[in-house]
Amino acid sequence: MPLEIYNTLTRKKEEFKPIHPGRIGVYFCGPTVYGDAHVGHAKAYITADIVNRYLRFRYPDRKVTYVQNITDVGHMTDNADVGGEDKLEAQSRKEHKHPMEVAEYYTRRYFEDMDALNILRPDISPRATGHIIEQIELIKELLAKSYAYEAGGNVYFDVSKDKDYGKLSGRKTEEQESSGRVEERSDKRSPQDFALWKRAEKGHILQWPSPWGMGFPGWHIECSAMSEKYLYYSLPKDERDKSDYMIDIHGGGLENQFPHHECEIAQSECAEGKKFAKYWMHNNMVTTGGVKMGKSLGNSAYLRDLYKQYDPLSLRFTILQSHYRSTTEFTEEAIAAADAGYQKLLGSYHRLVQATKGTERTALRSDNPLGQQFIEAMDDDFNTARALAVLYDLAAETNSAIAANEKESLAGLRATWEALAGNILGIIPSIAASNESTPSTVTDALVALLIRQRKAARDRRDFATSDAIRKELDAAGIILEDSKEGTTWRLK
RNA sequence: GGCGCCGUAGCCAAGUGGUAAGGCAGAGCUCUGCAAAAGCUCCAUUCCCCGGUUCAAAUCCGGGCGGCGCCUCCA
Repeated sequence: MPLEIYNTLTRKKEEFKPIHPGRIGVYFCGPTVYGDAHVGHAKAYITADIVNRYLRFRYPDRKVTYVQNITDVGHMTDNADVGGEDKLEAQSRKEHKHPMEVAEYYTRRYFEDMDALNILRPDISPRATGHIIEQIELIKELLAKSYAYEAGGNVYFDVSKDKDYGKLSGRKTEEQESSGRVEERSDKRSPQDFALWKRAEKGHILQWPSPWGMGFPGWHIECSAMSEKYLYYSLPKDERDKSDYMIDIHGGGLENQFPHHECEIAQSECAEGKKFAKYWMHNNMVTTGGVKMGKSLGNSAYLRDLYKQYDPLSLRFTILQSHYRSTTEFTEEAIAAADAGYQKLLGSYHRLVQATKGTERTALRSDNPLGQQFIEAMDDDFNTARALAVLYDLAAETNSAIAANEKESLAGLRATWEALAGNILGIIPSIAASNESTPSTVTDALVALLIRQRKAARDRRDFATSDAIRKELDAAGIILEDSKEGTTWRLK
C-alpha cells in the first residue's frame, strides 16, 4: 500500500509519488517572528513534523529536505495598500528595539518552544531578509514576462494575466465581496492584484534598494523565492528539466490557502513556466468552545505559558489525537483526558525499558502486525489518530509480555515502541537519555533502603509505618508500587 | 455576497456504502493489609432532523436546523 496524501489542489487523496529521483523536497510556511508561538503554531508545526518524520521513515533511501521559512519582514497589520503598519516595526516600537532585534529574539524563542514539542528542526530555516536579492530577481522575471507592472515604486502582480489564478482556493477574485476593504487610493490596476514589492514610506526602518527604489518585498514572494532556491535550483539542471513540478510538498495552515498560497503559485508558475508544488497540504485549526484560537481573537494561549501547566509532549499527544485536517478542540478537559491516556502509554513503555535493561537492541521487524497496522494508518494521509489507537494495542501486548516475563518478545516490543512512538510520532521523551538510565545511583540506593524498611514494617504488619513511608515518598515525588515480585518505584 | 468545512456516547475523537476504532471519565470483578499499577468485563440498536437512492447509508442525493473557517495579518 502506498502513502496517500490529501491534496488541496485536487481535493482528494492521491498516491504520493516523488518528483525527483533520490530525494523529496518539503516546504511549510513558517512563523512571522514578532511574538511568541501559540497553540495554533503547535498544531501547524507538529503536522509538518509528522510529515517530515514519516517521509524519512517511509523513504529511507531518499534524501528528505525540509525547509521552513522564518518571516522577519513584517507583513501589514491591516490594509497594506494604504500603508498599514509593519507588524515587526510595530512590535519594535513597543519594545524599543530594532526590528531585527525583535525578529532575532522571537526566532530563538520560537525554536525553544518547538524543541519542547519534540519537533525536529528544519534542514534549512531561511530568513526572508536574507533573500532580498532572490526575491528581487523573481520580481524582475515576472516584470520581464509581463505578469507584473510597476506603479510609483510599487510592483504588483497582474492577476488578469494568470489564467490559473484561483485554482488552489477555488476562488475567482472578482466575485469576492469588496466589503469596503479594498482601498480606492491604491495604484493597483485591479483590486485583486497583489504586491510583489512595496515602496518604503518615510520612517519605515526595514528597507532595501531595488530597481524600483527603496522598499521591501511583498507578502508572498519570499516563500516562492526561498522554496525554489533550496528545493529546486539546488538540483542539477538536467534533473530540474526532467520534472514537471518544482517541489514535492508545500504546506501550511488552512488560512494561508488564500491568498498566500494562491499567490505563491501564481508568482512561481508564471516566473518559471513550470508547475510549483505537486501536493498542497493544509492543516486545520485549533478551537476552543468550537471557535478558532487565534492571536487576533484574544483567545489563544502561548505555548510557554501552557508549558508551566502541562508537559509539552502531552500537548503534542493531544494534537496528534485528532487528524491534521480536522479541528482540535483544546480545553482543559480535553488535555487532561489525553494526558491520562498518554501517561498510560508511557508507563507501559517505561516498564518495558526496565524489563529490557541490558538486553541487546533490535530493529523494527517489517512483519510486525501492529507495525503494519500503524503504517497503514499513517499511509492514509498521516492518520495519527488511528496510529495512536494501535499504540494502545501495543501497550496491552507489552504489559502482558512483561507480566509473563516473555524475554524473547520484549526486545522486539521495545524496537516497535521506539520506531513508532519514538521516531515517527515523537512522543517518547528523549529516547537517547532514557536509554538504560536511572535518576542516579544514590537515589536508587536510598529508595531501595526505604523500600526494605517498609517491607520490614509490612512483615510485622505495622501498616501505619509502611503507609507513612509510602506517603512521604509520594510527597517527594516518588511512587511505590507493590506487586507479587516485590516493590518497584518510579518518579511521578 | 462568494468559496469551503463541520455536527458521531458526559468529554476528546477515528470512520465517507456493508452493519459504530481508540482514549478519558463512569460501573463491576481479579490481584491486594490498604493503595497504586496491571488484567478482565460492561458502557452509542445508533451517528443533528426530515425525505430519497440502494439488498445495504453515520457514510451517497435533496431539503431543513445548528456551529465554524476563509475572502484583511494570522499556523
